[in-house]
Amino acid sequence: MDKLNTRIDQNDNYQSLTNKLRGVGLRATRQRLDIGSLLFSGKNRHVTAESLHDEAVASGMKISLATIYNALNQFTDAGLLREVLIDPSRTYFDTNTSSHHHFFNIDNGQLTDIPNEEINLPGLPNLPEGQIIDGVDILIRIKPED
Amino acid sequence: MDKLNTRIDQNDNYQSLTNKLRGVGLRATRQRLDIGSLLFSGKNRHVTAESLHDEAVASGMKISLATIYNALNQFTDAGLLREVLIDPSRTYFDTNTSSHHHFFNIDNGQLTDIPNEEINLPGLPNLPEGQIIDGVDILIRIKPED
DNA sequence: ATATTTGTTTAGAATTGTTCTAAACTGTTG
DNA sequence: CAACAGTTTAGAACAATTCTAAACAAATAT
Repeated sequence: MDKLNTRIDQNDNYQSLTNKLRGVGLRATRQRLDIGSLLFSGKNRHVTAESLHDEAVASGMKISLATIYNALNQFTDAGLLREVLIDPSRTYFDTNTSSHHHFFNIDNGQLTDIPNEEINLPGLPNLPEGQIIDGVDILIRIKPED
Repeated sequence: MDKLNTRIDQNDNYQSLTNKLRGVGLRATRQRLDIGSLLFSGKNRHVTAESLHDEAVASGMKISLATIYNALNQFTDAGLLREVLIDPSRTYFDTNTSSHHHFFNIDNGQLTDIPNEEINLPGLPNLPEGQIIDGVDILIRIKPED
């Protein structure tokens, strides 16, 4: 029963995922659907290529690390993901593509979203001549009280 | 004349650099003084290990890339430099260690400081329970108007 | 001054995250 | 269902950074 249910849910997911992928001009391959099912399953997530690969392997998906890298970059180019600057030694991807910022816990490496309305930046600085804003990243590094 | 002058200036620099290094518990080696003379010569700078190594080599200093990496990390640990999050594929160091933020021109890769008083963040978000702020990084990505 | 200790530098190897290559494979279209 | 174009993959390649351990230099004690 459980097995059947899972299969049905997965088909549902894969149906809308297929649309999502086609909508941005990507073929709905098995691998991209698998990755998509991990990433876009409701709640927002922060992943690295490696963390996602581990997860995929753990849940029995057959997919290479190179494909994960490809997919994450393609999804990002297509606007389905956003790249987040946290740690120069690893690239993080955020499923939440709306304008928002991050708490980064330097103690345990955990990354959490700051809802956009919880931060306001009323005094935007004077931009250099002839330049416009492409995006704003605010990273607040936090740690345990003592 | 020029040669002599340069030598005197350099000695002056190296004298105060020596104090600076000793002040943070580092031996004033020739390599660290050379690196320091490039970094702390008045105006604030943004460098990568590689850019600094190129510059050192270009100005005739004999110093290995590994030493540049060591020194940049030691200087950062000692609070003489600040690490800046810009591009996950390269680590940038900023000689301006005071609280401030950055413009990053995505068109040409140029990084400029935003003076602290030009940005204000009055509505700091509610921090997670038991956590305190370690630091705040604001990066404003900019590009040419059209 | 000199010897001894401890910290530093370095070449080169190693590591790590990421991208590339080219051959096999699979969606998609006609 | 044939043909094409896009995709996946293993493994090689690459780039940034760190490690290793031997040579070297600054500090300290003699």
